[in-house]
Amino acid sequence: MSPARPSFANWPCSVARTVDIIGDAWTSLILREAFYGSRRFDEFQQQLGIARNTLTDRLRRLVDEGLMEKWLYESEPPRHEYHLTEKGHDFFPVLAAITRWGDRWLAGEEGAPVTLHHDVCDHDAHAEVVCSACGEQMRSADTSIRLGPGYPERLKARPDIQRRFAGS
Amino acid sequence: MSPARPSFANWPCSVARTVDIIGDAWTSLILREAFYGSRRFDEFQQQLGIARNTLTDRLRRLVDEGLMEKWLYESEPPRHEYHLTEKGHDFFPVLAAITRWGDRWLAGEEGAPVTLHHDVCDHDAHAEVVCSACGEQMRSADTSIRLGPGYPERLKARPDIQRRFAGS
DNA sequence: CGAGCTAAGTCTTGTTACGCAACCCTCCTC
DNA sequence: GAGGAGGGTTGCGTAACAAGACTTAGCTCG
Repeated sequence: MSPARPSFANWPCSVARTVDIIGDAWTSLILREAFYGSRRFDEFQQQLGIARNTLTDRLRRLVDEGLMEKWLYESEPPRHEYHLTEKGHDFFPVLAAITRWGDRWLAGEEGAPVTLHHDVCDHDAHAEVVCSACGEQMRSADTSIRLGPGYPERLKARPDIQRRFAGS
Repeated sequence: MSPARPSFANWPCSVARTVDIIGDAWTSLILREAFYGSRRFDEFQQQLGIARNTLTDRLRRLVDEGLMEKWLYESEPPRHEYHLTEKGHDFFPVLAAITRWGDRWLAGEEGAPVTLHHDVCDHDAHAEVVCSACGEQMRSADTSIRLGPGYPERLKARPDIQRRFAGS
């Protein structure tokens, strides 16, 4: 009937909406490659070992969603480069947070395979996720959720929703 | 021949290793639900509208990977609750970073559907990803990558790898 | 002048992962 | 003894995915 996963794009949840775009195995890795400096189709393909048709599909989606732009750098024959947009560049903190989690929980005794260097302060460092108000680390235990301005009116009355946001 | 996506679990990259676990549409949403307080199978199922067999599969994977634990809270008949482990709780910053990106780039004019409240400082706030050394925001343009202690020796000699890490 | 190479895909084919709905089992309550 | 909650499993169909061959168009080497 509808074997394809339903779209999350209109859910009242930024996690769902984001996952709707990057919620597959390859897309995050393509973005990582882009942050590493890859620009060309074959470069992505060789570095990741992704099937070419899958790469075509993912790049098209990233372009459609505005995270990347396709630049023509030569017209006869047409040759393209894929560049991150501002929206795409702004995804870096997410990958940095993922890297931090993976370094901590999935690296063996050898330690992290790759480390980050913050050029501004010239230190090897890792990403930390902090509260924008006080700068302290944001942990789940210290954080609660509240209804935002964009929450749909018609859902607010539902008892399960009420319960969910009761902690305000 | 091998239509299934290859495993990223042994790639020398924490993003790849993490995506190997959570790199599908549902897993991140299940974790979000867990942070919202869901514990039971039917609770996850109803809140997300996920197919039951898919949920079974994802919960099993999360348990196998150590992000959740299955607790027996009643033995006749057996009833279970799924609880986040420390490893699972530590994933919250990733979801907070994703939420921040989604709030900024995917919310309409109405604004974010859900806002975070940091109970420690008692402010509505959002997540910020900062450098662990200097506390400044971590942007892709200010950050470079270096070989970490866990990077496999045999790969270091490859010219494409050398080029990738040349910026140190 | 033809062979081969590069870039960026497209096409074909086959398998598998995923979603849906229906069903199952056990205990509990009315 | 009917119905409901809890926690799944089974069967079925579709669509996502991977592999690899093919395409087009120009350039280069001999």
